[in-house]
Amino acid sequence: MDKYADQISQVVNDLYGQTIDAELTRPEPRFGDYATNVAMRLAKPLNRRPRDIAEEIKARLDASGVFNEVSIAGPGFINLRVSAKSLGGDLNEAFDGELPFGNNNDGAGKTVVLDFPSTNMAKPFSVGHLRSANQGWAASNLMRDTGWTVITDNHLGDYGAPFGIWVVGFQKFSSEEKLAERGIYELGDIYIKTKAAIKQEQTEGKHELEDEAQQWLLKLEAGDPEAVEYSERFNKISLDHIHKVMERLHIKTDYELGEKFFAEPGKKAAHKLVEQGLARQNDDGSIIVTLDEYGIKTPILILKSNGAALYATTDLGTLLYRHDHFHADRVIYAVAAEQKFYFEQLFAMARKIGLNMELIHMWFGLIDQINEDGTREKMSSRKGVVLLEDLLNEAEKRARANAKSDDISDEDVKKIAIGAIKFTDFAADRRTGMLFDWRTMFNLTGFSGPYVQYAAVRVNKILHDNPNVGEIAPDYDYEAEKEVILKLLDYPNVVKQAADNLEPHRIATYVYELAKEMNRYYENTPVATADVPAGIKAARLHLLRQVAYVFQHALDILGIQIPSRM
RNA sequence: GCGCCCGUAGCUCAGCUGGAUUAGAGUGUCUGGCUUCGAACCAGAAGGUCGCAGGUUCGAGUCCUGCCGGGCGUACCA
Repeated sequence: MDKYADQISQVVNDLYGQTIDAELTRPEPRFGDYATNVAMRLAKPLNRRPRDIAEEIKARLDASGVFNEVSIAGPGFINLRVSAKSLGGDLNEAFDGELPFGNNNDGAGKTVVLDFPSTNMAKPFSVGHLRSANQGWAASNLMRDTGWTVITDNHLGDYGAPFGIWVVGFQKFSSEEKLAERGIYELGDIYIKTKAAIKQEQTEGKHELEDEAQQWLLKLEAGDPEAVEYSERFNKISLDHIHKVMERLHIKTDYELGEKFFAEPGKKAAHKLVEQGLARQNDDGSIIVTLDEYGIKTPILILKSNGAALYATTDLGTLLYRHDHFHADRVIYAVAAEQKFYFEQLFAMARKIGLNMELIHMWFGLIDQINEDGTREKMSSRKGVVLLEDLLNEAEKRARANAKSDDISDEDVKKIAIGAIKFTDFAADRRTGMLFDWRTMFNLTGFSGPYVQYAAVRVNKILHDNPNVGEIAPDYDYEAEKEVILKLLDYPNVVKQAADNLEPHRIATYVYELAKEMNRYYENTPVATADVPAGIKAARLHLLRQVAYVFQHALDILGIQIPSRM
């Protein structure tokens, strides 16, 4: 609690004239409710023994009468105990603040653009895009709750080679019937099959298919009606699929400005940088930006030798657009770790050309899969990726099978399935590689989404059955509720930490711990049974409302919905 | 070769930015608990020389150095 930390800082200032930012930690319950290490931190500057300093601080804190108990332990920790009742008062105060409980205003007046899930339109949604979707979505919610103006943009991979490959492959390997029947899955297969065929061709020294695909690209750029018709049809199929899957994930973005949108502006910008002397055109026509002054030896290539755009070209155009049109103060890219070096280059280039934005690559570890022999391996399209819709279907099947009764609605089953999958994504630090295992992917028990949902559902049920809180007994001591109250008081700081570090897993860890505390409480303390006196029942219901609020708030950040029953 | 990331219980992972003689969860194994608000729950047992070796200091899983092992990246793919 800031209140207590500030008080300690003030005491230190009074006693020693030292400005110190006292931080409170939560020690093991046997030591106290809160603890501070300021005495140890002051030992060196004051050249005194930490325990002596702690004694002096303790004397002041005792005199203040705020704490039930102040004790000194170990090398000089100061442990504090506060009465459950006054902690409950602190919690009410925090809930009565101007901002919703848990929110802060760190980003007030600033705009952030979030780039996710940056779907590749050539193939159906696979689990490969799941992390970007989840992490990006959670990050956008964290930014929103910390006062930022948030713009989300799905940077579609809709430019270049895939189109030509689609058309060639469609004519060679597919048919209208198949396309009508299988949609994006047919297009994805066509794409993979045709790329393999092109590769095969190359080993034989031929390039007929490749040339043909290239021809279609040129036709499209020239506005050839047949090419345009293909393009519009294929893109619609792909986009409809993307929308459908994202809707199932309960995730959406404000914009879908794809690579195609930024290709021409990007090319123009590349040439302009050459004129400005910021970029260099090689003899073969390609354009690079050197980054030696930023400690990066490999220059970034922003235009191909044949004058065509590549990744960096469209990203350059995108950066300029987000700067000029969105007036972004910050841009966050939720993209896998593989591209770390590329983003270092891109961000260095942005600085070099004078773009004054905070650029963050919110990277995450790769998804591994487990082989039959127990070894781990990176998931690759070569080995066969898991399609997201298959994953969702399987998760729903398992959630349904686990449901207590048959009258749980489909809506609720979906929320449970999605909750399980998403929570798994947030179970570990995003940088940790994720193991995709059909056996553990949709955990329904323990450290899992459904565990938290279950605790929330139980709380909501009690609140639903007891809509009126009533008059709270003024002398109620809240001892039974103390651990839950302490946990709730931690929440705003957890949100801040998660937002500052873009670490949504802190929210998942926290909400799990809250659920655990709540389940424990639920087990031991009746809230609204017949034998609970009205005044105490009111006190407990009031607290449960606060618990329910935090469950809702935290799960909302993670993009997890609470079912009505489960 | 160089750069970045990682190595914690059988397995999957946390570890509050250096803190407290028992390093935490889940899962798996074993034991107990549904006549009171929902057992997708709760209580308990067992399981670790935190990759190895040094160093920094009151104090290291956390910071530094060197090894060993793994992953990713290293300009015309995205």
